Amino acid sequence: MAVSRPTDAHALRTAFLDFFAERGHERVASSPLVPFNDPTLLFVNAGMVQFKDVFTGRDKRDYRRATTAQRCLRAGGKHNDLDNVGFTPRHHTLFEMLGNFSFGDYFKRDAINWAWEFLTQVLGFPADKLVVSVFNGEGDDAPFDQEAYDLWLELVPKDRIYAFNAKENFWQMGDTGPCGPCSEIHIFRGEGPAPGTGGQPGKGPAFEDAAYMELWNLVFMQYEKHEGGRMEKLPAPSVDTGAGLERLAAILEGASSNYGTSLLSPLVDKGKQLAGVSGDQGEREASFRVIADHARATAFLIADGVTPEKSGRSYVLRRIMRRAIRHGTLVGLDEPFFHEICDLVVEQFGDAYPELREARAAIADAVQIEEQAFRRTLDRGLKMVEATLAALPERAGAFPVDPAAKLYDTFGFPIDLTRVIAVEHGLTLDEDEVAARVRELQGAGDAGFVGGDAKINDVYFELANELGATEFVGYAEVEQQATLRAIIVDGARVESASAGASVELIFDRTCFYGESGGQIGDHGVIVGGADPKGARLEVSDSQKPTGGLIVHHASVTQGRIAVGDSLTLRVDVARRDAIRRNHSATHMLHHALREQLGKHVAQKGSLVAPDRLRFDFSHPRPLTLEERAAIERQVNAMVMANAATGTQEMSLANAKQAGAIGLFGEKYADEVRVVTIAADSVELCGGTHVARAGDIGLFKIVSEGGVAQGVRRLEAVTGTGALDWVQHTASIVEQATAELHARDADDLLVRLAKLQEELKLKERELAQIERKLATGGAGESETTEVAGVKLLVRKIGVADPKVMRDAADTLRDRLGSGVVVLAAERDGKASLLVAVTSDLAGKKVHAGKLVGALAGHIDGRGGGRPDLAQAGGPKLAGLDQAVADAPVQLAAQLAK
RNA sequence: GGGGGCAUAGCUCAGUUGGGAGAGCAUCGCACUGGCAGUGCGAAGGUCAAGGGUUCGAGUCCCUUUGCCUCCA
Repeated sequence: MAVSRPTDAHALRTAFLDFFAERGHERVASSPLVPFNDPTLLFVNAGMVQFKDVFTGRDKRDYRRATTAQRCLRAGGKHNDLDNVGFTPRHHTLFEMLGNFSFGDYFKRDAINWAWEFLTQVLGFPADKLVVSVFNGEGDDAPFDQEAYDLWLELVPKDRIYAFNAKENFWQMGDTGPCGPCSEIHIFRGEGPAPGTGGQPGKGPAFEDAAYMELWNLVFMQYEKHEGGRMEKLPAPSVDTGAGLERLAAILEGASSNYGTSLLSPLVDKGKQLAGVSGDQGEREASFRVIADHARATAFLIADGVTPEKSGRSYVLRRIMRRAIRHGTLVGLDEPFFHEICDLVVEQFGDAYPELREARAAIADAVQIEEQAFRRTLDRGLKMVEATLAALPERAGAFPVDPAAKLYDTFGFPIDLTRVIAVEHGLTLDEDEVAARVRELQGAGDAGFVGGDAKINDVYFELANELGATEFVGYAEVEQQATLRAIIVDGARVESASAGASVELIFDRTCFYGESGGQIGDHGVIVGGADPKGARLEVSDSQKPTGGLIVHHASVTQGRIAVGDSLTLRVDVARRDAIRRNHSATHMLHHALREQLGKHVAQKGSLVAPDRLRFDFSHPRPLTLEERAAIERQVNAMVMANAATGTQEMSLANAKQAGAIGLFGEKYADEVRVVTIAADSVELCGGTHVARAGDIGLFKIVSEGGVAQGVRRLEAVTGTGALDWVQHTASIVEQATAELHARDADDLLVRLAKLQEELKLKERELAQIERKLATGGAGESETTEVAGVKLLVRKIGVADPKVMRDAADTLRDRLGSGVVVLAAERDGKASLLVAVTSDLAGKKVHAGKLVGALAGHIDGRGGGRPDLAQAGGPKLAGLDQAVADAPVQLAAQLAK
C-alpha cells in the first residue's frame, strides 16, 4: 500500500489525491467558487461542476481521469441551509468535496473497488461498519443496477447492500443530458457492526436514520436523457464521485461533529480564545461554530474575487460575514474579531489552497471594513430600537411588528437582536411574524438569479472541437492571408455566402483580435477569394466565444465566399492603434492606482475601446481631485519615460513568481502571456499593446464615479482622444475667462468666488433696504381700531415673502398688541400677509382665517398659523379691495 | 437587477395635512472663580446634496442626477 494512513484532515486530503494520482488520475486544482461559464449556478456546489461540459462532451481535456479536492459553497439561492449552519454537526456553507472522475474511461468496477480500498485500507475504516446502496430500478426508466450490485457483492456481505429508488439513487444533471444510477457508501455509527438488511435488498433502515452517515456518492453516468424522457445508453459511460472531506475527517479523527475535526476546531478555538473562554460553551457553542464555518466561506470567497456588496454573489458573502459578526456579538466579541479568524483560515488552508495566501491582505482589508460597517449599522439600529421603545405606550405587551420589520428591511438591523432587546424590556416579539411582514414589504419579487454570462451556442463548441483554437497572429501582423474554415449564418453552418449576407467566419489563423480581457474586437476588411471578381467583406466585430475560437462578424458587400477560400484579412489599423494606446494606458493606470491609493486596489472590470478606456476597481470612497491629479501625473511620467513594452510567454507559476498581476478568480491556462511596461507594470494579459509607452502621447482621466459599494470607475482618454478633450475643455475655460474679464484661468476662480460673495452681500443689503422701505414711517395715522383691536393695513413695494415677514414682524412689535395686514405686488401677482401679536393670536384673531377671507379678492388661496399667514393670487386689481376689506373681515372675526 | 431609506450648522441629529430653519456637542466672547473644572449669558456658523417641476408659498410634495445605508434575487 503506497499511501499511508493519514493522521489529520489535511493529510487525508493529500492522501486521497495521492491515492488516485497513483491510479492514473490527473491531479486537477480546485476551481474557484465562482462558476466559470455557468450562468445558472450561483456558486460551485459540487465536485463535478468544473467538468460539466466534459461530461456532456461539449468540452475536451487531454486527460480521461481526474481527481480533485474541490471547494464548494452552499449558501445562496432557493434552498440553502444557512440558518442551520452551526446548529447541527454537519451543515456547512463552505465544504470540500473529494472526487475522482472518469471521462469515458474506467467504469463501475474500478470506481467501486477504489472507493472501498481507500476507505478500508487507507483510512482503515472497519469494513463491517460500512453499508452501501444501489439503484433498485424504481422511479425512472432505467433498470435495477445489477452490475453495481454484483460488484459490491464481491466486497460486502449481501445484507449490507441496500437498494433504493430513483429519489435516492439516481442522478441527473438536468432535465436532459447525462444521467445514471449511483451507489452510496454510508457508515454505521452505533455500537458494533452495522445491522443487516435481513437478507433482502431494498428492505431495512432508511439512511436518514441518524445512526448512518453518508460518506461517498458514486455516480455512474451511463445514459443520456433526451427531450420527453427518452433514455439512451452512452457509448462511453463516465464516473463522477464525491466524498465530503469534513465527514471523512470526522470519522477518521473520531469526532462526533465536523466542528471537532482538525479542519474546524482550530477556528472554533480561536474564537473562544478571543472571547476569553475555553471548553464547551453549551448553548453558545453554536455561535463559535457559525463563526468558524463562516470564516472559511469568507476567506475562500474573497480569495476567489468576491467582495461583500449588495448584489448577487457579493450579497451572499456579505450575509455570511454579517451572520458571523452577529454571532460574535452574541458571545461577547464586541471589538472587531472576524478578520483574525479569517486570517487563521489562510494559515490553516494556505498549503492546500495557495490562492488564499495570495489574497491574504485583500481578505483582511475586506473583512475589517465590513466589520466596521456592520457595527455602525448595529449602533444606528440600536438607537432606533430605543426610540421605538420610548414611544411605546406604558402597558404594551409586544414590540410592534412594523417597526421591527422596517428596522430589518430598511436599516439592516437583525430581527433576532430586536427580539432580544424587546425581551430585556419585558416585551415579546414574534420573529416569524416580522419575517412575514418583511416578505410582504418585499412584494415577493422572485425573478430568479440572472447570471452575467450568456449561454454559449453549441455550434461554437462543435467548431472548437473540430477546428481547434484559431491561431492569432495579430500581435505582429495587421494583414494576413488565411484559409476560411467555417461560415455561420443565423447560428447554422453553411458552405458559402454571397453579397448581402451577414456571416460569422472562422479561419485557420487571423490577425483580428477577438474580444477578451476587456479589449473589444477588431474591425477591418476581408478581400480576395475564389470568386474571379474578388469578394469583399466588412468586419464589424470579432469575438472569442469559447476554446480559443476567434469568430469574425462580417457582412459580405461584394462577391461570394466559400469554405476553403484563401482570403486576405486586413485590420483597421488606425482603430487598432487607438485600442493599443488605451490598453497599455489601462495597465499603467492600474499600476498608478495601486501606487497612489494602496494595494487594496484590484481590477473589477475593464473596457478597452478605441475612443476611451474604462477601469473599475475596488476602492472604498470617491477619489479626490488631488488623487486624480497624482494618478494622471504618474501615468504620464511613465509615458514620457517612453520605455519599451515587452511580452513574454511563460508558465503561470513563473508569472506569479515575477509578480504579475492577474484577476482574482480568473481561470488562466498553464502557459500565460505577460505584458511588462517600464518594468513597473507586470500583468497577465492577452491583449495588444503599444511598442513604447510614449506612443500613448497623453493620458487624461475624464470621469470618476461609483458602480457599486466599494467599486469606483474611472474613464480616461489617450492620444488624439486626449488632445481633443484637452482642447475642448481649454476653450470652454478661455471663453469663461473672457466672459468674466478675468486675467487668466486662475483668476477665473477668484472672480467667481468674489462674484458669489458680492451677490450674497447684495442680497442681504437689498433685503434690509426693502424692509426699511416697508416698515419706514409707520405713523399712528395708519393704525385704526376695530372693536378695540389695533389694526395696521399697508401696501408695500416688496413682495418677497421673507421681506414681508420681517416687515410685518417689525410693525407688529411696534403695535405692541394688534393685527398687521400687508399687501404687495410681485411678478404680476398679488401677495397678502397677516401677522397677529401673540396675545391675540388664536384667541381673538386667527391670521390664517383672516388671510383666507381676504384672498378671495385676488382670486387666490392662502393660509398659515394663527399668528402668521400668507396668501397670494393672480388678480392684481383686487389688492385694493383686499386692503379695504381688512377692517371688515377683522370685525367679523371679532364679532364671533 | 428590483424594493425600502438617508443627505439640514464643524460633529450627532430634530423639523407630523406645505406657512418665520432648530437642538445638543464643538468653536468664539463676556461674567462668576486665585487658577482649572464647572456654571450662566451671548455670538458666530446654513446655496436644507445638485438640477428641474407643482404651489400664492417647498427643508417638507413630484421627477432627474450624484453620494451613502439597507433588504431581496
